Amino acid sequence: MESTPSTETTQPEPREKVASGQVQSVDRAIELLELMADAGGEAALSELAANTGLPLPTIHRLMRTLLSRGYVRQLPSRRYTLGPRLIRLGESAGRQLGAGARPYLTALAAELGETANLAMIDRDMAVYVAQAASRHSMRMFTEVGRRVFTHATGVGKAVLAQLPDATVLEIVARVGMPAATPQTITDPQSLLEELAKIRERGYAIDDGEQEIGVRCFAVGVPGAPTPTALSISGPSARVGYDFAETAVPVLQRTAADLAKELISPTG
Amino acid sequence: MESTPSTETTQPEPREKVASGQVQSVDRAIELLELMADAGGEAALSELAANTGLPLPTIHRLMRTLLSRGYVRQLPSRRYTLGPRLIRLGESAGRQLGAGARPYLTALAAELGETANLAMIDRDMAVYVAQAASRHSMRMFTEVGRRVFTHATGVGKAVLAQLPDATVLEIVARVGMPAATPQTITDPQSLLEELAKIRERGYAIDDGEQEIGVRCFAVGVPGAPTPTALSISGPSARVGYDFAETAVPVLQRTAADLAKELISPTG
DNA sequence: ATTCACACTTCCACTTAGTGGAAGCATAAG
DNA sequence: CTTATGCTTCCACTAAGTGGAAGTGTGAAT
Repeated sequence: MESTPSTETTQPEPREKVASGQVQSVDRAIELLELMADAGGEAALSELAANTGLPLPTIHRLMRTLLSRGYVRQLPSRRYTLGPRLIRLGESAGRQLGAGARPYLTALAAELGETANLAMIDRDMAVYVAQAASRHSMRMFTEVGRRVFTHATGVGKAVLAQLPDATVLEIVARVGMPAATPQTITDPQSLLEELAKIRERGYAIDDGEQEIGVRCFAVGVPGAPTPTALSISGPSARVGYDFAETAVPVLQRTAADLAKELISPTG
Repeated sequence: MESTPSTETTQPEPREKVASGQVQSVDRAIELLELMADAGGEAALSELAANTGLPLPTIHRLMRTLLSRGYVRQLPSRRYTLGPRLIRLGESAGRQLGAGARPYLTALAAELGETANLAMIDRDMAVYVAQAASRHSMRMFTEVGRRVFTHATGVGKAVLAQLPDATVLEIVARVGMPAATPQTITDPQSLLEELAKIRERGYAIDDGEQEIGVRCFAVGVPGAPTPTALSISGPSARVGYDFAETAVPVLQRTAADLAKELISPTG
């Protein structure tokens, strides 16, 4: 940790250091992959160098390792793109996350007659990891794998409600709070108040905040390894506030069952 | 593998070494991710140790790094699963691979009236990276992201035809040649002969080798960064051998256009 | 056609960052 | 409560990784 000679007033350049007990080169490799994803899946070596501040040879060596494993490809122009092997990995991850959940969502959708969704937080956004459409759903309002802002969705707010306020503020500071509809909460203070209400009443409401005409009730999945939430959503016409009275207890029961499943998966 | 005691004659323990100029710890981290994917997305630390032969502390340190980046999660049981961050990465990779291709596939499907597919090799299997369904296709015979054996599909054989025979033999040695239908080629020698024919005539035929009643014509995409193939497929009733006369030139022209696109993507 | 400039790749001496044996903790089983 | 099992931390050693400098290829400009 701090082998500081101390006498030197300035700390010896902490920079953006990797937390101790971790592997620097692996962390750097991951940073490169993330950068490429941010850049739309493609980047030149020198661009990566500019964005990381790492010397070219270091990046080149890391990229060669990723290349040999199929995690990146190299175009004849020498630019790099994310490689095909990542598809499999991502699918496996998605399957893993949604695996045990699907039966619960299907049962939930069948019982309540509306679409059930499971989402978890990934750094600053919520990702849908599983879904069961209701029989009479005209169209999907979302798909597995889609990422949504936390402040503007039922699952998002239900997830945030499980986090300390400080963490919530960090998240919205990083990604902002764009309005998806006129109903979207767009300032941090209102969001914190809303989260307090959610914690009190035990469930979140999204009333056209993500998409006009779509209402959604969501609850947290307690004790999930990654903060996770379960929701039921549908057109406001069918999904009224009286619907919540039926839906919320079922949601909460299912969330509790899901929690057990997620903690010790059937395998 | 073979930890031969032998005499001093053996080379000084090359073991399964990482090719020089690469980063050991990154390679190991990737190996861990791949192992987890193989194991269905979940594994205990000790299982990983057993499968890699690496000491526990080493694995633990690598996993901690992956954990802090969201590439793995840890269950309360302390077992590890692939993490949500991989979903995004996989999607970005898939989008990247299929991005420029979709317009070409759509045009192809429109012109020929059957489903167009683009697949590339990922180590031992072919992965579908883009697809355009024909208007009157009743159902999908495949989906983007699906992995198929190379020896039993049109795209697979068209990809193999771009590789040296030695590489082809390595692949089938690793994954075998299971029969999907009675038509599937199931021995290496016949496969090599088939590939020779494909190289000569310039396109591959899959006549019910993957699924009974489905015929498919496929061509390689020359000069793609990763060996890639383009195919058109449909029910044998509609996709006859006379159809090939129309389809193959169009396929080849599209493959050439695609090659340019893949080499210098539209930013 | 030849030169220049830029970007990627290879080389190699230095040393930091990674390694792994051994000890320390939890948690689950007996 | 005791033992067993499996995860986590510690730390001295050194192999593995790093990055400055030199080399190579590619594409643009003259």
